[in-house]
Amino acid sequence: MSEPRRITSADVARRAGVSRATVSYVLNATPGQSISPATRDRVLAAAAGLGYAPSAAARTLRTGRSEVVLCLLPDWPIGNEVGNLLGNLSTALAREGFTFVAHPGSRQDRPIADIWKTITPAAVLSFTDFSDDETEAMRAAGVALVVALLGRAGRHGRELELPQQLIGRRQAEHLTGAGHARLGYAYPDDPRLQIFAEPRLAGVRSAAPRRPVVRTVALDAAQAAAAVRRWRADGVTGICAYNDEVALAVLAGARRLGPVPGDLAVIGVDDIPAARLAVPSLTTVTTDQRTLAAHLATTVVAAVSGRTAPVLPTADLVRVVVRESA
Amino acid sequence: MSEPRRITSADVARRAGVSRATVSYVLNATPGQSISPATRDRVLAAAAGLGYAPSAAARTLRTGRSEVVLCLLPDWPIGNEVGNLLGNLSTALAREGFTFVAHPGSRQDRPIADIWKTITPAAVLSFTDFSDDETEAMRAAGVALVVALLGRAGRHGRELELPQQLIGRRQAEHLTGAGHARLGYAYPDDPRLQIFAEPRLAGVRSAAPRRPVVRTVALDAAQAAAAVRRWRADGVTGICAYNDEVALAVLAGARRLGPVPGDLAVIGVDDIPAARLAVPSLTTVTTDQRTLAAHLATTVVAAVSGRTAPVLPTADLVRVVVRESA
DNA sequence: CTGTTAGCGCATTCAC
DNA sequence: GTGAATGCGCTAACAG
Repeated sequence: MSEPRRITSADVARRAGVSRATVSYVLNATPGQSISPATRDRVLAAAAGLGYAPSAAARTLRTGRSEVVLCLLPDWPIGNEVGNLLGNLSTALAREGFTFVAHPGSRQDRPIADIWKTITPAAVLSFTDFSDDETEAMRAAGVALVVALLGRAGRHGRELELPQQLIGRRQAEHLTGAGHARLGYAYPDDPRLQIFAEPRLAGVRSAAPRRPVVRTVALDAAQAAAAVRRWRADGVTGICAYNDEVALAVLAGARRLGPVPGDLAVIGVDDIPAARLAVPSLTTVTTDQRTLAAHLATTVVAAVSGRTAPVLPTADLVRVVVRESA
Repeated sequence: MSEPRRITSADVARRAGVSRATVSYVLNATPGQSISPATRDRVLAAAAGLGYAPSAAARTLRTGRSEVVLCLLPDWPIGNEVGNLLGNLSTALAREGFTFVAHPGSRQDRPIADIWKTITPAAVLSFTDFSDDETEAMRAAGVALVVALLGRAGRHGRELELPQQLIGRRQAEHLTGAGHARLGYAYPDDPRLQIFAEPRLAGVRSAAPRRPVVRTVALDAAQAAAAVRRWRADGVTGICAYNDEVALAVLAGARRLGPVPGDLAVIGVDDIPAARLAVPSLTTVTTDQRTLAAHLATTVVAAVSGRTAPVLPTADLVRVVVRESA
């Protein structure tokens, strides 16, 4: 039982009766090469017949770049929506010939350099900022595109910033449209979520008639009740919650103070399954992850191939799902 | 502004005044080579001074295998718990020198061969089964370990089977211990979840005094209400739900028929944030993902290096979180 | 013992 | 259309 030797481009060349260079040109459809259709077909047939697949490692070694797009996941638990986005992104990038992989785990575990050095990706995406040194190092190592989807203002990238703002804006618009003049914002307890919370809050601010009253709400009914009590004292009647879980906490808190929905409207984000099962069922906003993912994919592909990126179509990107809570 | 050339082992060799072979031997601590401490230190110092990092691509090309462990994610939305498991797995494998990456996206998008061929992983993990051809192809291509975490009986792997069974067992034990003689099982609506649901249900069966009454429950209060009505007619008083979301649906359904918890006990799985915020708050079971991930990591490392894998410590792996619903 | 030479793994691409 | 160099690290064989 001998090791079944790998099929290389040399095998294809031999079988097609041409040189390895020709094989490479044909299979990569290299522009500026004149190869007769007959030869082309012979090579293609030989490759197909042998089941040839180029060695990714050799190609990466030679070109200095793989066809992999690496996404560094944040160290906080990713929810269903992010998972959904990654799936759509993977599909969209696959159509463009890229392989999408995600690396979970905090940056504390391991310097991120260790990770991209073992992958040699064409592009690296991250939810949070890179340091200047990191960005520089990746660029130097041949990574074509480095994008922080969210992060400090004034930086390149931040492709998720606008959609996140849109989320807050829609929440505020919905409550304002329902007659709530004084809004509150239920900020998440976990500091790691700040990077998502800030743009969402900014969106709420941009659409609220008056400055919303921000309070941190832990995922705990008793603590949430305290926040609700103070909001009521402030004259707040509508709450935009960071996400559905925080919204459920607000509702749980309100319930401790009396019947719900009562006089307090609450709107969440994500439309998790529990949202429609809650009492009252939760009004929330959802993002069209497929469109967003497609845009992200196009942006990556454009950048890697040196073209300019398109503009994100924001119409209908974020939709309100109206239920009982607001 | 010239391209900052990559630092190679030749640079290190030059700086240390030795051959490239020596550099390789020192840096890899190759056994069976005798190199004087002085030379060793010079090489190490040179490598550190230059900030040398070996080219993963070249190493992969030469050895035929990378230090990457690839996990193929299922096409159904991965929840928080799976995300958590992946994070822990990543951390655990990092300690062993492996880089963990996950590939989201359904197998329909793209043959899985495309994926592992571009990564050349040391091991491939998947939640679902591989076909025999796929397994064979990967083996032939040098993937040291191929594991389906769940799947058809009688196959190798299935490292998650036991923990999943344990989940069901604990649920049943809890309800039985509370005096419920007749149990129901709330099966998920999504057929893609079957692969998790089956071992969980098997666990429930193994611990229930009588055969549990299985009913599919969609994430919808009205449909769940119908299921609850029939369970009641069957004399069922305790429901083991596939997960917390299904459990919330059961509670929502029960609420349509009268006050809850009333006479129906419900226990979920996962302890999602919404579980403690629900009314009544949801009793559920959680898995110690850190322990599980550590075991998985050890198994992978053992297999890749040809050692034998340890046994999963099942004591305390799954814990019941007691709240109001059961 | 210490360390070197030389060839390999595989695809890409320049110069002819 | 082709020959040959190139990217980088590993390792068997071998010389002091």
